[in-house]
Amino acid sequence: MVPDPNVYFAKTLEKGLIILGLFDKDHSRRTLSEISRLAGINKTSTYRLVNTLVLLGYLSKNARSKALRLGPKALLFGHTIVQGYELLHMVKPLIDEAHRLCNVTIDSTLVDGQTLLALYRREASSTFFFRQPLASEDLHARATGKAVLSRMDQSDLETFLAKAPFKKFTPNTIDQASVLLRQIEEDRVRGFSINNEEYLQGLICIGAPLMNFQTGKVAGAISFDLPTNEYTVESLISTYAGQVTKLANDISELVTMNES
Amino acid sequence: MVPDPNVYFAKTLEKGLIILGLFDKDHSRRTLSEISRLAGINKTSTYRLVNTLVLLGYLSKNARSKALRLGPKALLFGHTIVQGYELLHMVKPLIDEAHRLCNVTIDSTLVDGQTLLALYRREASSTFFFRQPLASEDLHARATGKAVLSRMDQSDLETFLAKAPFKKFTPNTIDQASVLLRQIEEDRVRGFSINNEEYLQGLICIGAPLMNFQTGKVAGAISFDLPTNEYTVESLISTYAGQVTKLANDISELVTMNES
DNA sequence: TCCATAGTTACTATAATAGTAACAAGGTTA
DNA sequence: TAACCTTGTTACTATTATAGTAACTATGGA
Repeated sequence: MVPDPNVYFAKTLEKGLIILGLFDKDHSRRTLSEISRLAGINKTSTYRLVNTLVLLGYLSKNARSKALRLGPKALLFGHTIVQGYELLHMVKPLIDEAHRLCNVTIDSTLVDGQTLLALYRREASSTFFFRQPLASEDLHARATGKAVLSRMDQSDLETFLAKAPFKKFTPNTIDQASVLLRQIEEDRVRGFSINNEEYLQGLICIGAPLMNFQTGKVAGAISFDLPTNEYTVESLISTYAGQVTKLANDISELVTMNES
Repeated sequence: MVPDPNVYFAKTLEKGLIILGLFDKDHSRRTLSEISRLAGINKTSTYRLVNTLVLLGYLSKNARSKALRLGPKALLFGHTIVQGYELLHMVKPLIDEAHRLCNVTIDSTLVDGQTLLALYRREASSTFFFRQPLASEDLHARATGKAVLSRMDQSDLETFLAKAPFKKFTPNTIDQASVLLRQIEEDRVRGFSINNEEYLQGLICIGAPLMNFQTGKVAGAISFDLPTNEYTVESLISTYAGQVTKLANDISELVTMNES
């Protein structure tokens, strides 16, 4: 018999996590009212939750302005959690090794619903820095995104297309479903995807999907990112296609093992 | 009037965070009973909390074995929180720049009570990898630790000495309070500390404290880490003492600004 | 097959939370 | 300066959620 779904769900915990998650790169300081409004929690309850987080050290409150920000405990907590993600430690040595051999920036992402989550990234010292998103729904504009789409099942793909805003990042960004579909069909066949300055000017990438071999479902993707002044689409493919797909295959085995 | 301290504290949230924090690098999989035992929460409550985390995606449960591990949401959450730590973004460019100029591994830590918390670390590609702790109480054996101790106030220092186990990592590790005290007194005067293979064989470090200039309290420390086959204590000091203290000073200004 | 252990569900007294309302503290505008 | 916001804090309960006991199921070893 299935129990009342409310009995084994702690709403207070959910709310607390929502509040903590409100602090990110672009919002390192927040006020109580702001939190209350954004989280949709009444002011007193927000006060209690925030107060709890302050007492525990996850948040710190400026005595005068009352402004809230993440505390040292949150920093440790975040680090600990990321390090506790098992797959990260399985994937890291493979990517590090490939990075050493190829000296390119390598990015790995996991798919969670319609979202790409950053898993591990190793930057080539030469590559210029760009701000990489931790979570992205712009699958149409990234090599990893297109790699994932190329192995998505029909229904998920339709869901994606129905909601996809096709946000335009550069002149090269694909903004039509028909073009995208044609491309990912090609990617599916050849096993890798290309991002030719579609996300950021000057950046050309080659991606390959990560598969769970047991379930046959796509689990994420990796990409090699390079500067356009050193590579063309053709030279990128001839140089790296073999290595990306090889690495993706190796990582896929880990993913499969990990998820079973 | 001060309110009943229990009224504005959400215990459920505290427990949920304790549970999430149980997953770290060395414990990526846990069972319900294990969690219940470690967190000191009765089994049914643990079940409710864990179930909540599973439903929210912070944990994932293996359908067969029931083993729990962190879910994708937790990875994103951890990343988001770390990135949301304001000081990190203020400190990062300074350390990156110093790293570029000196081509050394630079480590930065914050002090939280008697514990050093990893803030940001930039590795020189040449340095051999060693597993850096996210949180450490072994202040006696690290350059950053001794830098912090050299600026701690008397009472905190006594607290530290009273509890310090003086764990021995290498033959060089200081294991006597008297030796440590003499050294940090010297460090206080000259403004930097040295770790001569006291934590790890083959690793020599020079550290400097981070101060909050407004309160006069020590806020953390930085260190430059180098291989012993390239440096002696003398050459390390003559090459880097100026630069570590300079960088520590610059970062201290940020810390001061940030904490006011 | 039996036993031990881990996980799940039912149940309910008790404790915790939600939400209203009132108040205090700053800051802003007139 | 006064009036008026807005934000944060506290008091007060009705209501709800949680803790904890106990029973049950599932699973994997002896």
